[in-house]
Amino acid sequence: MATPLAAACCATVHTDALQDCEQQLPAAVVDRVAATFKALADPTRVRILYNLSNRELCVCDLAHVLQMTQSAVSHQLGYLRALRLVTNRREGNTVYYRHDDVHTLGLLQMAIDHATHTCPEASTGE
Amino acid sequence: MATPLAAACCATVHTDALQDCEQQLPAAVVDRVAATFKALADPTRVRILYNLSNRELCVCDLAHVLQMTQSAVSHQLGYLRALRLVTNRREGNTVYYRHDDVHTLGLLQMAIDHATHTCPEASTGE
DNA sequence: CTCCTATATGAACAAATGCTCATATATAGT
DNA sequence: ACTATATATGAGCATTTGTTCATATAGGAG
Repeated sequence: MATPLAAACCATVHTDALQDCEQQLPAAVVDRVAATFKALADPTRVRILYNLSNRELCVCDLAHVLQMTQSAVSHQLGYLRALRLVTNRREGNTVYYRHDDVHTLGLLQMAIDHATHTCPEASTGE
Repeated sequence: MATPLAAACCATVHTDALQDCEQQLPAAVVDRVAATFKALADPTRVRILYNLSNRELCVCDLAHVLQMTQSAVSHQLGYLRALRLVTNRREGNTVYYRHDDVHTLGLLQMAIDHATHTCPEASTGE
């Protein structure tokens, strides 16, 4: 079960365990997965995507709903846009954003559902 | 459609859009969701949880598989343990870790599946 | 053209993150 | 008791992150 082997930290390694771990994820996949979750790993971005899941919103509306600076919201929208999680549409002076990634939105709603059913306050808005 | 209103950034707000956004997520839910995703938002933690999804592993094995320092791995395991995403079991000198959160693991595998099917290299190990 | 409004963006800065290094703790063996 | 091994953890540090502030860009109205 435990065999001596040259290892990164200690002398004894479980070879059967390592055999099960021979099939590792490609680094590209790992990085992509981590980047996906990183996009959802911030309260502001969670709230932005949550609000965009209902309907299209302009930057001003989002800033008003989130009670945040236009600049802060715009920076985060730029971040989400670079990851192709949202798209924008310009109409005159205002720019409307909508979500553009069903998969990421699925992960978000999955986590929201679970957190809502686990949290003490389940359905209270705001 | 667009009505003048005291807003966070600009004078014009779409009141019908804001009505749709009246029902906001509780702050506790938002923070919990963001914290959940933050746990998965790092390549090292993704790889740790991925390897623990197959079988139980000790810190040494993980360090060997990930080619990382025992200290680095242990720090991340402590982080995951604090979030109750993994549990540990001591057997003599070695401590075995296993995953302990079906929900988070579901999110992870969902993202891995999607990333794998999207990435150029689909099934190549390592 | 000029002025105003809505959005985007660069610089700066405080806070958080992930690692390394050194050391502490825990268990086993002698 | 002492030593060795496996793991945990605090301090330090470089990098990243999320915001603010100031400013740039883009379009509409006059």
